[in-house]
Amino acid sequence: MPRPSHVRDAVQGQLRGSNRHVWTVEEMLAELRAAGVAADFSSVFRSLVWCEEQGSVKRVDVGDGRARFEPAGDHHEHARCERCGTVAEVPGCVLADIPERVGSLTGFAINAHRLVFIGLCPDCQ
Amino acid sequence: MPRPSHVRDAVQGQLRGSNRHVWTVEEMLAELRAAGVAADFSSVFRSLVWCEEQGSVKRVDVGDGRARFEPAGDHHEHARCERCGTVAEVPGCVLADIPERVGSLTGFAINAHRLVFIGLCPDCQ
DNA sequence: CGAGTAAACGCAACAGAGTTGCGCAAGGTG
DNA sequence: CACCTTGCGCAACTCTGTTGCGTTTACTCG
Repeated sequence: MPRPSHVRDAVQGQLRGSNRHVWTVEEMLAELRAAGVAADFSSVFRSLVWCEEQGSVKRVDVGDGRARFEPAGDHHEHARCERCGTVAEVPGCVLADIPERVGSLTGFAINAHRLVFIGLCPDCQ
Repeated sequence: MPRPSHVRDAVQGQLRGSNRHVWTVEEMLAELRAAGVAADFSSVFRSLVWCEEQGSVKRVDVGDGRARFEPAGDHHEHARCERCGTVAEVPGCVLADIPERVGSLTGFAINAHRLVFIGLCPDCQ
């Protein structure tokens, strides 16, 4: 039985309560500290990995070399601003029947995909 | 005027002549050495970056944390085998009009995308 | 033909992000 | 109350990619 963990609790609180939908470890750490929670990078990282293993969090790679985490939920794609790095959520799966077509083109058995759109966010345009 | 560079020449020869279409630096290095070319990791890396700057090579990120390089050509997507790491090319752009739809959903001005399908290659199925 | 200059190369060091080992602290349990 | 396990912070380590530097080597200009 897990013992109380103020770091993990705070991480889960952020995941649940914030209006942000993706976090790097650094971002999560900064928000926790802004909320008065004392925490270390590695503890936040381990909490996020723990949540990932529980299935409540998914790891997202938008191709900028930093790991991001988001609450698990409906599958969706992401758009990353190439100027400021903001990551927006693209609701719904825009790919529809494409994986089957890709499968028949390549012989691969496709079971996942990673799609990130790159451009300029509204603020950076 | 560039001086003769046996490493760069060999790299370009591989890019042109091999039936492989994406290389990590390690893979390129291994093939060069198998072909009897003496070269160092950093020299191969610099040659690939040089080709990238010339526009003859594009850098590809398939989300496994390793940089790959491919000869520049028609835009296409990639499929990566999650077991053995093989990367296959998906000919053509399967996305068609999706970027505009994404733009209107998110407000982003989309000018690129990164799409990788993940699954099992024919050998690994 | 020789001196000078700039490019190419290999070696090794550095950088950034993620990951892990370890010792201490602290909550739960018998 | 003693013990045991887990959480935490610190620091070290990994893995790629990247870069600095000294040496070699090929051009070029006198």
